[in-house]
Amino acid sequence: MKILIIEDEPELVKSMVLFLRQEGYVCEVATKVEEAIDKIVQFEYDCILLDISLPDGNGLEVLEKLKKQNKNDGVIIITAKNSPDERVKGLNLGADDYLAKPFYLPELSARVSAVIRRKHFDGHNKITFHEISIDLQGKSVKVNEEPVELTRKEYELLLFLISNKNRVASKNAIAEHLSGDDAELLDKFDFIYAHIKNLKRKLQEAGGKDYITTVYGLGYKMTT
Amino acid sequence: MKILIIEDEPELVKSMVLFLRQEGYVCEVATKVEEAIDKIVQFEYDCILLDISLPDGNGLEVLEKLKKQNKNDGVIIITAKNSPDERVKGLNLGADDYLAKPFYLPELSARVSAVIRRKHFDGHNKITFHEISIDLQGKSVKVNEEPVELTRKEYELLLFLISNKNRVASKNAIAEHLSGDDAELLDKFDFIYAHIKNLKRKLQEAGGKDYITTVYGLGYKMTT
DNA sequence: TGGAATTTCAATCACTTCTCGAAAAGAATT
DNA sequence: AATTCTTTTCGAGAAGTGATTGAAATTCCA
Repeated sequence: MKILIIEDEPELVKSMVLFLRQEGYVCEVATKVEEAIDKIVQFEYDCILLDISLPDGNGLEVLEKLKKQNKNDGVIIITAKNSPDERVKGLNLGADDYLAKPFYLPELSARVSAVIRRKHFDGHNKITFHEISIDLQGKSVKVNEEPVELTRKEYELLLFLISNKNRVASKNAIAEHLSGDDAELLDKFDFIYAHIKNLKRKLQEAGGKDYITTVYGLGYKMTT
Repeated sequence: MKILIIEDEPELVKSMVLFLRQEGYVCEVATKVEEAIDKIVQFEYDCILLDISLPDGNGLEVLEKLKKQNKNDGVIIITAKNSPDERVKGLNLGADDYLAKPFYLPELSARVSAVIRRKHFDGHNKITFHEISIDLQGKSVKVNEEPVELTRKEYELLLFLISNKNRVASKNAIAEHLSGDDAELLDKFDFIYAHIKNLKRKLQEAGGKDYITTVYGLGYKMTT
């Protein structure tokens, strides 16, 4: 699950990333409106944490843009301005939740998880795909009821492929999704090969089938 | 043992938390329906104290949600509305007990302990997990009938892990659970390593097995 | 205050992730 | 069908991050 943090206070960002990462999320950061818009236009996030007061403008612009694009990433507005006015504005613009600074990190994490759950899974906490079932709460994967041990990256990769099932996920998209902010990685999407390989192997060992098909020259796909 | 208090009167909440904490419970608070639902979906509690009249809706929604999720946390409904009507509704929805405001704190505590007892142990006061058995009354632990001396933190940790069995408990979550309200636990979940280590060692010395598995990068888990 | 419990710290160890090169497989061109 | 070029696979190992451990420092309580 991937989160975009739009916030300019470095210390706060740092602690948020640390905490959320610990909970198993992949985090990306934008510190300016412009940067944020670039990212939301280009990519898709499971949850966006949006600070309203940013150095180069009002965070709500990002939210507007998002809605104009018909993206339905879950949005949690975060701001020190706890005036009802801002709150209403945000929620009217389609934000999913609202959190006032300063906040307690576990509180944030709980809301993130709630938003993601609501957006993606209608109250179910499990995703299934053929014999594969993913418990999003427990962050565990089973094939034919047998647990399969996946690393964090493998888990994220599987989640990404399944949520793009029947579509080809380009290596670029995968790299972008897996690598958070590590810009250097993006060019060299070599490392994906390794993860794909291992994921394929583990799933195959457990289920007998090769669930992931390579689309030559394009990327990878999981077909229903 | 962890209790979720769903109640919006700050004074009342404060006194409940104080009292129950004294009795050895770990308390968490939600003041709104939405917040409460987020919490019950995500975590598991041994007992839920549920006020019916909440600022953003009816507390019974929480109970419905709980039952829909097939969770069997013990629920005690607490409300000023002592009408038979609400009482029946709540109990029909599967609440375990009912308490009218204003109440006497020891009375509350007695009911909590009764609910927990019923829920976990059908009259007995024990939790078991493989060869481990925990006597909640005496706060003592045995492995293969042999007593194991645990410190308070170790005891709470074990309880926490067991009540989240088959799920990964992140270090964040553990830190939060063990340290109550200390907000600044960011970089400081170091101490968990120590407790985990000691708990593992003690259990292993007693039972021969390593009951606690580390999930690299995420946390710890006890698997049935 | 004294002893136990808890937390911090630093060194070491383990696992994951990334890199790289060589080899295999897939398309394209002749 | 053979050749060539591109893309993918695979394995080995380096780099980076997280986990473990023992000991020391601190805090807590009786």
